[in-house]
Amino acid sequence: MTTQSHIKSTARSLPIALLRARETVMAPIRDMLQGIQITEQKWRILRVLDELGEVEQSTIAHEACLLLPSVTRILRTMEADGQITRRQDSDDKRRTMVTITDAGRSILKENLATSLAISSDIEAQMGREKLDQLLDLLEELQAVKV
Amino acid sequence: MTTQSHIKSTARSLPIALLRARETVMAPIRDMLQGIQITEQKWRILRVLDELGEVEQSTIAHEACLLLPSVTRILRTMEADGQITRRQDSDDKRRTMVTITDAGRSILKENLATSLAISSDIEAQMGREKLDQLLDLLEELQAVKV
DNA sequence: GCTAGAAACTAAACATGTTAAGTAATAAGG
DNA sequence: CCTTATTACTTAACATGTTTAGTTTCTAGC
Repeated sequence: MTTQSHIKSTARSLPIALLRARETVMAPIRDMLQGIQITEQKWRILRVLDELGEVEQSTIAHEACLLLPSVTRILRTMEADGQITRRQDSDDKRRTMVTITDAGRSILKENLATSLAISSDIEAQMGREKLDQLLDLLEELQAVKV
Repeated sequence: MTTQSHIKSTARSLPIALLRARETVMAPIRDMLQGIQITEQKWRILRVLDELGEVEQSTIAHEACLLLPSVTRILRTMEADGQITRRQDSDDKRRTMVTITDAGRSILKENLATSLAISSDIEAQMGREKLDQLLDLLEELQAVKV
């Protein structure tokens, strides 16, 4: 007898289901990003910066779902590539404030159509109602304290 | 005007919602695994091997949602640590067949109770019905072709 | 004001993710 | 048969994930 008869099978395992679902959703987005030499993480950072304006790195980490050490590293190359700028906050010198540049915004703008098309495609296949239901459930799951 | 007024905000973005939900679910599992010096990926591989018996590496990659190069690397250390064994298939010499060892099974067995407790906790907070609904929707999303 | 603690970030080490390229074995076509 | 394509896997290079430890700056309590 295998141990698995006691553990929930991977087929209905929540962590793996979430991972697989994400792979499905990300596949076309990765295709899009690969064409413009940018990673999924950088894409998320650009979107957060465009959405929130100038923010500190911790906020980026939280909003883009990254760890601070990753943010430090990624921003270093993004700054070198001219997609963002950084400056020390004068009130609290521990803080580094980050802003998106025009070059960064261009990347968003140039891929806006493709990005929307991918979302629409998924929505068309799943249905708006089910998609909203899924987002609600995911939000609820995030709120679970473990 | 920011670009974001055109793109769906990250707050209701499916990729990020999936990522955040996964972080929530994995947090306690990572805590459990850190105590026994094993990674999340190795845990998934052990579970797949326990569930399916002797399989080839491609199957592990597919079932555990990993890429083949990652599997190659991870199995190398798992073999060195005595958690799995590998042998070349005699019929098709391209294939490498992988088996879980007793030591590998022990890891599963020793963490079975904790693993179940975590699942139960999430189920208790979300409710069985909603959890099933979520798993159904995730399965449906995986089936979407993009 | 001083000091202990916390917060924001950085650095480093190791594991994994991801892509591209390469090898060996098999399958498919002609 | 023989060539070509495909499959299963490996290697390498670079990016990110993850943990631990360290630095600087701020905050709270005394």
